[in-house]
Amino acid sequence: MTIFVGTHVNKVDRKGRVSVPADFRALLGTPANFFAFPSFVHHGIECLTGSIMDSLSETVHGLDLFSDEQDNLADLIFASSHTLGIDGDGRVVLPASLRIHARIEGQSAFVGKGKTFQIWEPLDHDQFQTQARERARADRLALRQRPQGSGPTPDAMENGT
Amino acid sequence: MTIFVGTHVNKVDRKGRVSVPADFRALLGTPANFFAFPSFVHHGIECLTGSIMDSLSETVHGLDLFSDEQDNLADLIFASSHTLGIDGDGRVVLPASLRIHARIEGQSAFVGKGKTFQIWEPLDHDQFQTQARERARADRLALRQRPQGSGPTPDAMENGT
DNA sequence: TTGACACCCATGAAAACCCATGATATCCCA
DNA sequence: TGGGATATCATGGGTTTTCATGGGTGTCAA
Repeated sequence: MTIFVGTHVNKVDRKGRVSVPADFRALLGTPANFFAFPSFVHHGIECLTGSIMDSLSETVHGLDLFSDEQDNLADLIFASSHTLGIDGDGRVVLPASLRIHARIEGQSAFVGKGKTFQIWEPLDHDQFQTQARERARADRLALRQRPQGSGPTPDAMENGT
Repeated sequence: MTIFVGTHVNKVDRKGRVSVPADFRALLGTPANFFAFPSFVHHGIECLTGSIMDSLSETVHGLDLFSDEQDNLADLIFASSHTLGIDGDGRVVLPASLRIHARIEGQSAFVGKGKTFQIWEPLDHDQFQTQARERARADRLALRQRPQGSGPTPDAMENGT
């Protein structure tokens, strides 16, 4: 497998630890860790592999050094990120700031997004997914009325199994 | 790990010492030290590794020797830089001029910026990040109205929609 | 002599590590 | 194909190590 798929709900214990789904762990290699930061647009936590984060840093540093644009972007992405290390039992500790952003308490949902994944409070994610499905349906209807219905149909949202 | 991430708030003791986050220390190698100078545009302190400082000096010396631009930049960066050495316990002493520039008193925030990092007074940085978020939101709207959103938008932000 | 600075050590809290257990899924062989 | 054996996985708890932080001591120079 090469991409993150599926939605896996796991418990968060009193130490703040959660098991990372075995499927996901297999994709993260060794040493197993990833980067996590609060989404700018919803209550999920964005999770990126090291290689994606590296290429992101290359992109950002390609901008003018000390420019406003570079400084802003770097702050939003890197300053709010956490390096989450997976322990010998396949778990990570969710830092308090991320847990608060995502309103996570007893449970968390690991949501595959292809090359990345997200962590949600399960009910929040259900709600988000329902809305996404409604939006997708509306978009499809709009697309069907065009001469060519070959637009970017949002099939990626269907993998929440 | 290869990049500086996260925001770590540490205490500044009465001797002016601060612990450099362990994550950051690991990236700085041995002997552990880095270069620090006041930002031109805000109240943060720019911190660069030796190798980044080297490449920066290459860039600056690529400009016309004795030009105003070269003279200004060299002064801003090199003349105001300090070499901060990390002691055996992982701490540095913040020079008074830097502390004054950043208005740092009891606490300081080490802010990961990818290949570099910054040191801030924690509340100042919170404010900066909030503004950065607002600017990013405005820029996103601007980008969406272009024919192709081909700017350097970090795609990680997009998949939550 | 008095700061400034580099070392050295002590300590409490938090994170990483180790082991145990029950449940589920997978495999294997009759 | 059924059912027992085995492996995988999520989860709980205890223990050790790391880390941030406070304070002390010695050294060098103004």
